[in-house]
Amino acid sequence: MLEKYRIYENIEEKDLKKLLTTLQSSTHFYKTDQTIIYSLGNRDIIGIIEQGTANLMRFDFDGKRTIIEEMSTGDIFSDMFISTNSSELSVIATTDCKVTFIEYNELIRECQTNNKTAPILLDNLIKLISEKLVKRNQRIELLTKRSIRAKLLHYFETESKKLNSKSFNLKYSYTDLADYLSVDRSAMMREIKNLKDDKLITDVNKKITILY
Amino acid sequence: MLEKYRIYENIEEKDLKKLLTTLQSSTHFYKTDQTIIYSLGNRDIIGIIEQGTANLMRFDFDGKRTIIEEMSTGDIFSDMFISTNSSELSVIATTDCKVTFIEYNELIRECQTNNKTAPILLDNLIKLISEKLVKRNQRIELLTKRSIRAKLLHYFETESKKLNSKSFNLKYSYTDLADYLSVDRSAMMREIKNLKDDKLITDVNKKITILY
DNA sequence: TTTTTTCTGTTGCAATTGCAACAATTTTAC
DNA sequence: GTAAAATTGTTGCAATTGCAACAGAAAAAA
Repeated sequence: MLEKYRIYENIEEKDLKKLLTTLQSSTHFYKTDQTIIYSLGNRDIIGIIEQGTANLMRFDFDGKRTIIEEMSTGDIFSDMFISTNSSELSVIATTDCKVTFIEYNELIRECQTNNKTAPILLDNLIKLISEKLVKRNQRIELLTKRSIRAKLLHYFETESKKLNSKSFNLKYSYTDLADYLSVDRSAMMREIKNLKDDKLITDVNKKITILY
Repeated sequence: MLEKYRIYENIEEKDLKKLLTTLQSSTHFYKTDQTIIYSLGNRDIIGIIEQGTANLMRFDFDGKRTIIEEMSTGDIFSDMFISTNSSELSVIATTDCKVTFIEYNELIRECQTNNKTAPILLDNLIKLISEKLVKRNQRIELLTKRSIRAKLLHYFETESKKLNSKSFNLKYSYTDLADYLSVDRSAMMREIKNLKDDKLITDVNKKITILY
């Protein structure tokens, strides 16, 4: 039943089930657009997305929203990774979701009790967090680009590299892409037109092709 | 001799020494402005700053540099947290540094061998990485501000909150601050003047005071 | 199916920003 | 202590960007 997601890599199913029980894990279901409330006052709880997709989003006081991170099956999130005092960060289901929560402190404790499975889960956990850090660095790299054009090109090149193809389908709506790049939507549309006019890209129905 | 930095929290000195030996740790010294080469081909090595300060920096192809992260005694860095294929990220000593390197894989292995100390170090490690993630989120929040004015105010407010005081000394030169905010320096200087003219801040010799 | 909502595409205009260039000052290096 | 390098402070100007405001298309809801 339980699949071998990244977070469960190298763990036997029966060991996993036993460990999840020990860690007092609980599973919850969320509908699309529902806010996943993963913190119930006590901290150091880790959410594992067993099924579905969710976004880590920030809502500014002035109503602006920004997608901080897109997550899918096998990803994790935690209030450990989220500032206590900064502006509102929420994890919001973008499709129906199944989420398992585990107690971080229990996981550490298990590592000290000669449990062979717990360190593997911890290893996977660290690798996933590290990966998040890498992604944030890349996001910062994107955001430090000084013009909309540079941001768009960087984004397109990154997507292109990821798929190892000059063509790819935009996974965002233009509205969301503008949010992601943190620029004005209309200015971004204008710049996309410029890129097309300059024959640097084509954009047919959200299928972008890099022409250089 | 070894102090109880964050990464060594809750670990007895003799246990720590034993663990560091087991983990095949090595210590190196770096002079100010020297690049700390922490990856020697093999990956999954973690650097612990025992003494001094260092910056994680990115150098763009076009010569622009950005400070990604400032680190000081007790901080950690690793190629695990740095993308393999993105642009050049380097850790550069900003004062003379003493750095201890440990093998991550050895640390995980030790957790599986009934070693009581290793899981504590791992716990501290995770907490430090999580903290980095939180900082990156805050950096992203800063960078998503749409104007130089908003970036400056956000930065000033953050520094102010950190010290719990309306006044604080800028720890950056204006040149570096512009890099950090990822804006043009002269435009930033102009905006600082505007903020002063609008009586939102005073700026006496890099001592900023928020007036609202 | 029809209505409502969201998204796309566009434009004029004003404000902001980056760029270039320079002098003055401060800091660092020799 | 002097020379060299880096930082600060400033400005005009051109380019970029955000904002506001639409109309049409597409998607979602009723």
